[in-house]
Amino acid sequence: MLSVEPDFCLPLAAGGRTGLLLAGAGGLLNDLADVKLAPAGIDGREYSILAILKADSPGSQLEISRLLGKAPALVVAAIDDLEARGLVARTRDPADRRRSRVTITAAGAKALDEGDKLADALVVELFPGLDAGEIQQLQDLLAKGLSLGLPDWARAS
Amino acid sequence: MLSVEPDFCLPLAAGGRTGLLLAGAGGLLNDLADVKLAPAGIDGREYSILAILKADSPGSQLEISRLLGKAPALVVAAIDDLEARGLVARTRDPADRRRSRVTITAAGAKALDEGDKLADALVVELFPGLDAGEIQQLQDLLAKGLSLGLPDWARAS
DNA sequence: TATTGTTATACTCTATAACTATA
DNA sequence: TATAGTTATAGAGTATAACAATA
Repeated sequence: MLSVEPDFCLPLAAGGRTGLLLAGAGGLLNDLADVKLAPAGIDGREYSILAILKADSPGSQLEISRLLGKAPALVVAAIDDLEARGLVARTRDPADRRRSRVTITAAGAKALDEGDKLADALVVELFPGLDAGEIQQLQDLLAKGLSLGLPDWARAS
Repeated sequence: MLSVEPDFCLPLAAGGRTGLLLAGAGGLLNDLADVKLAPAGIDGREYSILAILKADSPGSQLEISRLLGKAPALVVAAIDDLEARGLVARTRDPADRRRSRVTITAAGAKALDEGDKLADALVVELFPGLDAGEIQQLQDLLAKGLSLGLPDWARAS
């Protein structure tokens, strides 16, 4: 009898170690994201940025940088790319002309929607041993356990 | 009333997106691992390698490289370091003198034990919203869902 | 000729540090 | 003087590819 070999796997050592399991799953996800999201026309980082624009309403690019946990220079370059492709728009904040308000365009929202579908499919593919209900359980535990959103003291204005 | 601000957080955008939650949690874990494991005298990658040596009984360095998902050159350098510090030992496989059998020493096993405790503490710290039972639930879901261990066709000999 | 381990090289990614403008 | 954004540089980390030894 022919058994289907798993495409992605983690060492047995991860079995009893929550840290290795999480870091491993996250690493696999990051490695695969760029390829799997390609049909949506965005890479993993751009997907994260679009999602942040929609859900977190950041008041400046610096705030995006903090939410993303990456250096500002990186975000600037990424937003440059997204803007050139019409997925986001930059407008100066009239109240403080140093700040760039970044907003998601209709094209950007469409790319984000496609990205969401592809990302969900990737998660399903990564967890061959879980059914839909268990994946939902996993998501609920993560969302409940982690601190989401920037603390007020780190928010612009 | 003074509230304790969370040390680590993810964008709100991650809330309804399992992929972003997992990638984010894994990323935070990877970023923090080196600092948090320092008291055990090892970094994140060395912790992974020691755990693999104990649990997966790899037959060659190439097999470690596959389990780790990193290039062989990287593993060679890491094992060099670990060997110089007495945490692992290298012996040539008499049956096939091309292969290096890498084994964990007593000192290595001790470092791994300390690393396990520190890694568990880090996970608890990362999930301020979960109690011990919920963290166990999270571990069970991950372990059940992911494919663990190398497929036979990828194993040495 | 194929495989393991090793070494050396090149490249990608990221952070750091200046610099400009606004406040 | 401090902050947002931007640009330019340098360093770390990684993969790729060449090499040596064994099969």
